[in-house]
Amino acid sequence: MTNIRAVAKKAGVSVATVSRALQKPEVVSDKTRKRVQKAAKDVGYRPNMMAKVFRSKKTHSILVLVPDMSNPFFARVISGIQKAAKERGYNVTLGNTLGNKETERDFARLLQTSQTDGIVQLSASYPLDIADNDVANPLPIVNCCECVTDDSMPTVQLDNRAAAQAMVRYLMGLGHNRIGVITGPPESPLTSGRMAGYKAALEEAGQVFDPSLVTEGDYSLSAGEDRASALLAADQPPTAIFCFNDEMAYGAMRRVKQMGLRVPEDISVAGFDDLPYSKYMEPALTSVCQPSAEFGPVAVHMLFEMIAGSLTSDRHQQLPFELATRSSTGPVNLA
Amino acid sequence: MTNIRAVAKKAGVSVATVSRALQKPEVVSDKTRKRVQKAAKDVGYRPNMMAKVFRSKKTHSILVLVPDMSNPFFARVISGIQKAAKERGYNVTLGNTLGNKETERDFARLLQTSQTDGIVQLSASYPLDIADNDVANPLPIVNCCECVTDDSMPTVQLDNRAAAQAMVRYLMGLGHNRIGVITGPPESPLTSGRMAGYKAALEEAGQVFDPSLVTEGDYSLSAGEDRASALLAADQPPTAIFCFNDEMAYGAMRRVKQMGLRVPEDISVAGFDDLPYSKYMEPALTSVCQPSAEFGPVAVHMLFEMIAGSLTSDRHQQLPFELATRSSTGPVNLA
DNA sequence: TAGCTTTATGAAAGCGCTTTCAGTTTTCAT
DNA sequence: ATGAAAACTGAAAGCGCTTTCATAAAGCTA
Repeated sequence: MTNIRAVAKKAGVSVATVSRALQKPEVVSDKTRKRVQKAAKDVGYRPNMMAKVFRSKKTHSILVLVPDMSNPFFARVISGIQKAAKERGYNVTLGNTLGNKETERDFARLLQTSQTDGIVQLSASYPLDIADNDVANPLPIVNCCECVTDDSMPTVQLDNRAAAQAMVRYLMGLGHNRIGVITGPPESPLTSGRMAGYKAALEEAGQVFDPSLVTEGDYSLSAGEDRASALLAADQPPTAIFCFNDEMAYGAMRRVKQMGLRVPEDISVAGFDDLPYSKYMEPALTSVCQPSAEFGPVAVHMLFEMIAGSLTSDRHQQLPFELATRSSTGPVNLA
Repeated sequence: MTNIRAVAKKAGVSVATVSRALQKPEVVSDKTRKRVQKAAKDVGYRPNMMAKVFRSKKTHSILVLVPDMSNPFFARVISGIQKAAKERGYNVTLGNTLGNKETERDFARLLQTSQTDGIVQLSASYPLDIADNDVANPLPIVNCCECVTDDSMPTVQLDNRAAAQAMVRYLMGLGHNRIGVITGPPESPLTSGRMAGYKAALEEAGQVFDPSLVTEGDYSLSAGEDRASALLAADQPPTAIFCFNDEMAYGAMRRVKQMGLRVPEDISVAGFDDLPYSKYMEPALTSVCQPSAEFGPVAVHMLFEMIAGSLTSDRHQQLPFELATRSSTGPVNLA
């Protein structure tokens, strides 16, 4: 183990000087700096970062808490987080919680045991005992993508309500009056946001909300299949199905076709997230496009502000969405 | 900051005793152990893990080096790694290299600066200067999924050659004699393994290898579209296209259909990886199914053996594949 | 009870580094 | 040439914890 002392010895200076020469070169004379650098190279010095971390109380790592990182949407967001973190010399630790609250808490405790400097949270709830969150001096935790509505953490999110509303408006514009929705778990604020948008669109069109058009999924491919069957088995089936994510939409489209119906002639299907695969579905899926690569950098920026001591950006930021209209949606077939 | 000293004071014992009571309870008397535990609780003691890490020289974290974590296949593998790591109390740091060799090296250096205990490498080459790898006492690095053929690291991988061969055999069984392939970058051993399988299948069927049926992709959706056009524009186009991953197959299918050809009646398409979406494509994609969730645990197991000092498992492990035959492949149409 | 081993505890060193403090050298204006 | 300020450097403390070593207490054996 070549440590700082070995370098000091080799260079014939004190360890303090070595430390300075390497950390803040400007306070050391040219001559000794050169000498130290050469000595460091000669002995193959690799600073023990853990000692440094220990000493300086900065781990230079942040934790990403995510319910399921194999979800492509999350994967992209994480990728953006990692990229932004790396640009500032931070590493990213993965906290794949599988939706388990206890696991989440375990991971989040890394913050309290000085193993991470901050947390980007990709699921909905505050990951620690809320009591631990001193309002005046909050733990550096930022929520990303999940529209938490209380003020427990700073957030960066899509305006899920407006996005859902836009999608429903668009479907109505195609003549659809009975629009089914496959939601996510109701406890997710993401679900409620999108649901609110759905209702708002109905209302502004003067339509009444029909609960039989709403069915609850879990954002999985199979839920899409399953819930689509349910919707279509109704007395008065919808003419369009709006799924709260793309994966459920894939499932729904598959089931619709299996039932002998055509997309979009008999029934339109729309999704949310605009995964890269959606364009390759048959028919190509209409979806709400989220700026998945942008969430990370924004969240990381906010997080660093908190780590530095004060969040000066807006506490709640919104990113823009776009409607990607493709061939899975079309004019209602009144036949 | 409630440190160990605070607990010691509260419990009226020495810091040594606190450390022992908490780390190896059996060497401390019942009475004092209880007292210390209570004191720790009372003062809200959170051990500073970084001090511990520093002292014990074990970070309890491993690094995953991956070229692109938003690739669903990798995402699943990483998810498995993380799960296996967590079971042993290890954290996973993300090293998304974007294929950049320099970035990869940067990350890998975390090993040399004691910031991580080991590396699971999901791309093909040894991530550090090979000179750093002392053969007698190798750095704890395990390769996963990418079939490195030299012996620079222990590996866990699929028999890519056999898998590709099986797929080509299957296509031949359907009567296809001109099977096009869309490969990955030739420098990837993964590509060469699969290519070898393709050639082996040709050979065993007594067919000659026709280079005009081979075109190079980069594992992206758009490459699939692009390369499919190229293959089909040939004088004697193939009757089946075998893509070296599913995403290129998605692209290829789309392009084939855009060109007015039917899958599989006019042309069969097959992929590799069996992403969860493949079943939902239209037609559902035939693919080589890799046990994506199993790579991680095996790799982590091997890595821990190396960290512990000696790899006793086989240095090169293979996982089984399966052919998932679906409706994107069918009998050759001789019309 | 003497003399031994075993068990429980504390004092203190030290992991590798940064940083304060004080001391030494250099610079520079006078 | 001189003194004050500036620039540089080294000694040493200390971050929070583990662990060795020594000591004290307790438990045994004969």
